[in-house]
Formats: sequence, structure tokens, C-alpha cells
Amino acid sequence: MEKAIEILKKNNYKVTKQRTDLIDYLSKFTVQYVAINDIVNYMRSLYPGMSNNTIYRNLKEFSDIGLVEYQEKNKTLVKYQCDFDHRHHHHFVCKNCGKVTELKACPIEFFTDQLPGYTVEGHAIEVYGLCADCTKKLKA
Amino acid sequence: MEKAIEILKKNNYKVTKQRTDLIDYLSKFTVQYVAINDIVNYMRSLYPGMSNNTIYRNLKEFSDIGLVEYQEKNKTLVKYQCDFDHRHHHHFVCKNCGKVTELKACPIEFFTDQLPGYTVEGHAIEVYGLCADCTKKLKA
DNA sequence: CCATAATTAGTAATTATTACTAATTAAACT
DNA sequence: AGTTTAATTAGTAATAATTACTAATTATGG
Repeated sequence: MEKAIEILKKNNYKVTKQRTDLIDYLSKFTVQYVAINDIVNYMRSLYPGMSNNTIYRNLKEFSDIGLVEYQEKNKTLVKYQCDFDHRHHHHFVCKNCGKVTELKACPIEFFTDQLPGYTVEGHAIEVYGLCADCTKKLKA
Repeated sequence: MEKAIEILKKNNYKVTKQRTDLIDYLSKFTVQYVAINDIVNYMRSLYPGMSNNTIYRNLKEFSDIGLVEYQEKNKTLVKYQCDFDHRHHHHFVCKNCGKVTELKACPIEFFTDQLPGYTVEGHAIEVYGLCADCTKKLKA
């Protein structure tokens, strides 16, 4: 939380109570995604007239500075990014329980090797299936 | 085109003129994406009252049987998949000209190796940047 | 040609996101 | 602490994208 506030300040964003409450809520979602719609409902319970604009804008800004990640497959879901030291990584998402596992190793050279002369600027990777726990459960 | 019709039949889909006209139009987009909205406009020029339902449903069905691919990053864009023999592949998308380059080699083991006990069912990969032509042009 | 199950048209509703302006407020500076 | 100002938010509305529903139509198999 304090770290997140630091990051806000470092990027010249003002620390408003809407933003701290939003971060506080988001921080519950580090290993699973939450629907933007749920965020809207929650924030409206704190700030009855809160506008979509404010929420969508903040999520986008948080994403820009690495506090938040959108699910690749479904951009209406977001999660909190708490591992501020390792911003570049990818995700495995369990289809059964929704748990997200971070994938540290990234095979981007695998692709750049196939693209001589190209300028590779970015990439999106997401892996789906069943986590170890759900694999066990569903086989029993 | 004939191959696509075959695939439709093999999957027990009826061959309607709407579908053949849709495939005919889609077949122009093998190395770049087209907006679903453009497809709607085009199809309405042939069938004035054509419903969204019909177009969205057909695109989804075509995707299911491998005739069409949605862009990962922006699901409002689709392209025709003509290489029916190599369904599994990924894409490089040029941010400048929109040209799509197929990536044959796929490093999924890179991830499965990091996920002992997990069941990996699928994955989405997309790479972005400048193609070789645009890299040359933009550096001059 | 007939039967029928799939497909489509036509219309409407819903969901998700963006746009705009006036009011408010955090932060910087006296 | 008060003042300034640029960023942020509320409030409202509009737009974009997608899905839902039912009656009419049509491709396909017999």
C-alpha cells in the first residue's frame, strides 16, 4: 500500500482518497482477477455518485504505472500487481478456480529469432488450464 | 474458398449464401485484420436488413472451426485463416502497416516446464512491433 | 416434393466504455 | 494557514460492441 502510494507520487499523480480506497480494494486481488463492474459497485458503496470515468481512468493510469494488470483474454477483468520488482512476467490462469500463477521465464527470443529485420516492441502471453490443486481435485 | 465450404460441411453447418459471401469477403483478409464493423457494413450492402446476430454468430462459428481468427489484443478485429494445415500458430502484428506475420515455432514447453502438476489446456500469444519493411522505412 | 432442423431478419435490450463540463480538491508556494 | 492552480472527480449523456428473442425463411436429407 505504502509502496503503491510512492509509485503514484513518483509518477506525479495526486493521492486522493478515491485512489487510496481503490488501491486498497484492488490489493485484495493479487492472485485472482476482479471484474471492473464489481469495482464500480464497491466504489459506489463508498462514493455513491462516483463516475465510471473516474474508475476507468484510474484503472488505466494504474496499469500504465504498473499497479494493475488487465486480463489479456477479457479486458473487463483486472488484478493488482504487487510484485513491483518484477514487472515483466506472464500469467497462467486456472479455468476452474481463477487463481493466477506468475510465469517468470519469458521466451521472447523464441519469436525474435523468427523475425529477422523486425522491430519487436511488445508481446502478450497468457496460458490457460487447471492449476495443480484443481488438477488433483478434478482427477479424483 | 472450396476448402472453406468443405470445412463448413464437415462440421455440419449449412452452406447459405450469406455464409459464402461472408467467407468470400473475409478471404481478402489473410495478412491483415478487418474490423467487425466493416464486415457488418459490407454485408449490409449485400443484404440490407442483415442482423448483427447473423454476423457475430457466424464469425464465432467460423472461429470455432478454424476459418477465422480474432486478434488477441482487440477482439473487434478478425482475419481469415487460410493455412488450414497449420492451425496452431501465433501472430506478429505490425503496429505501422497492420501486416500480420505467422509465427510457426511455439514455445509452450517453456511454460509447461514452469508449471509442474498443472494441466495446460491453451494459451494466447501475440507479438507486436514493426515488420521488416516498416523498420527500414521508419529508420530512413 | 416434403419435412424439419438450422439459419436468418428484424427489432430491442444490455453491457462496456468514452465524452464532456462544472465543481472540487491535492499539492506547491507564499 | 491562506492562496493559487492544475489535476481530479461528479454528474450526466452518448456511443460502441455485443447479445437476446421470436417469427419467417431456407438448406439439406429422405
